[in-house]
Amino acid sequence: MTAERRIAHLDMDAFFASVELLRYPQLKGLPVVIGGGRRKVDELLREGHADRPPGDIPVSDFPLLRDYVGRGVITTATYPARQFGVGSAMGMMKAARLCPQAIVLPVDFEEVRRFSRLFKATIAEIAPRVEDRGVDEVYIDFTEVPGGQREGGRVLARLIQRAIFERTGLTCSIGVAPNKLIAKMASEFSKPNGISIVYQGDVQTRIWPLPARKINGIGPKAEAKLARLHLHTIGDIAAQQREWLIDNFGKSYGTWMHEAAWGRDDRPVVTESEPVSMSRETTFDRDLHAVRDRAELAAIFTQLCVKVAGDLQRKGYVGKTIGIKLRYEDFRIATRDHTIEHFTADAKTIRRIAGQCLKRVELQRPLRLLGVRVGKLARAGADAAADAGGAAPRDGTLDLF
DNA sequence: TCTGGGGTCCTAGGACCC
DNA sequence: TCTGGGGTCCTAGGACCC
Repeated sequence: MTAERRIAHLDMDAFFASVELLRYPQLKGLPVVIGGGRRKVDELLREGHADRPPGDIPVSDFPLLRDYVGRGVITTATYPARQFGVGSAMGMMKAARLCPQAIVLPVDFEEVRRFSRLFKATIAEIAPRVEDRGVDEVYIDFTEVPGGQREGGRVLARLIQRAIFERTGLTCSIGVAPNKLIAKMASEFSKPNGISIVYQGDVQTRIWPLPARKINGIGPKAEAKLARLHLHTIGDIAAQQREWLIDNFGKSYGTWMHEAAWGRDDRPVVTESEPVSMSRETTFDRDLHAVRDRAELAAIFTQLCVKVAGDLQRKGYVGKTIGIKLRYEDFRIATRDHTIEHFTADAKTIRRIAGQCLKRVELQRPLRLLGVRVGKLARAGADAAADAGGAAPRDGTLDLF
C-alpha cells in the first residue's frame, strides 16, 4: 500500500515587491514596481531621508516610474500595478507608459535572499523534502509527510502558508497535485494567498482548457509554432497523436509534450543539486564599441572576471571551461568558450582565457552586453583551492571531493 | 518604446578513441 | 573501392525558466 504522490508547488506572491512593502508599509495598495537598477533609484529615495525610519518617508517622496530613464526591466509588480498591464520582464520604459504613476524601487538582493532563506527554512521544518526553484519558488513533496494526504494536501498547505506568514509577514500561493507539472499550474489558480488542490482526474476539466503556454516548458517559440498548427489549449495538444507531435516537434520534445498535455510527469522532487556553471554579465548604459570604448570595455571585462572568480571562491567551486558572451546592438548573441587543463577559480586565469575567447568573436559591431562564464564546475578541495590561488597542481590530479 | 541577470538543458557537428 | 558503430568530449547556439 503506497501512498499516492502529492506534490506541492509554492510560489511567493509578488515576492520582491512584497519584501519592499514590509519595509515601506505606507506603499500598501499602491502600484509599485521593482526593477531597473541602471538608474540609482535608491539614491533618489535617500535624498533627505538618510536618518529617517523607512516607514516614515512620505509616499510623495518616492520616485515614480514616469521619471525613470534607462534600460532596466521590471522584476516584480504589485497587484495594483498589474491592473495596468505592467508585469515581470517588461521593459521599464514600456511600463512607464502603461503606469507612469507607479512607484519604482530597486531590487534589494540581500533582503530578498534573507527572506528567501527564511521562508524555505520554515517550509523545511514542516515538510523536509523541498526542491529549490529560484528565490521565490519551491516544490515540496507532501507524500510522506504525516497529514500530507489530508484533503488532498490542503491541510498541510494551509499549515505551511500560515507558518510562512507568521515568520515573514509574506503570503504565498500553493498548488497541490499528483506531480510537479500539475502542481506548478495549480499554484497559479488562486493567486494571491491561495491554495488549489488538483487530482489526476481533474486534468480534463481544469488543465485542458488552459493555454498551451501554461505548461512549464512551453515558451514563446513553441507556443507560436503550436498556434501555426492551430493548437492553442493544452487540450488541443492532448487531442493529437503522439506520432504527429513527434513529427512536428522532434522525438524528445514531441514525446514530452504529449505526456505533459495528459498531465503525466514522474520527475522526483530533487532536494540537492550541484551548480553547473557560474556567470556574471552586464548590459552597458549605452552600446560600446570594441575599439572606440576599448578602455571602458576592458575595465568592465576585468571586473566581471573578478566577480565570477569571487563567486566561485566564496561558494567553494572551481571550473575548467571559461567562456564569454556578447550581445550585439541587434540583440544577437555570440558565445565562445575554452576548456583548460586544470580547474581554477583564479581571476587572472579566467581573465586570460576569457580574453582569448574574446579574440575569436566579431567585435566590429556595437556591443550591448558582455558576460563571463565558468562551467564544468567541481567542488574546490584542498588541492583545487591551492590551484584556485594561482598555483599549479602538483601532478594534475585534484582532490575534488 | 523595446527587451536584466542568473541559470539549466538540449541539439548538433566534429574530433578522437576503441 | 569502400569505408562499422558506438561513446565521450568540446564547442556554439538556442529554448526556456525564475
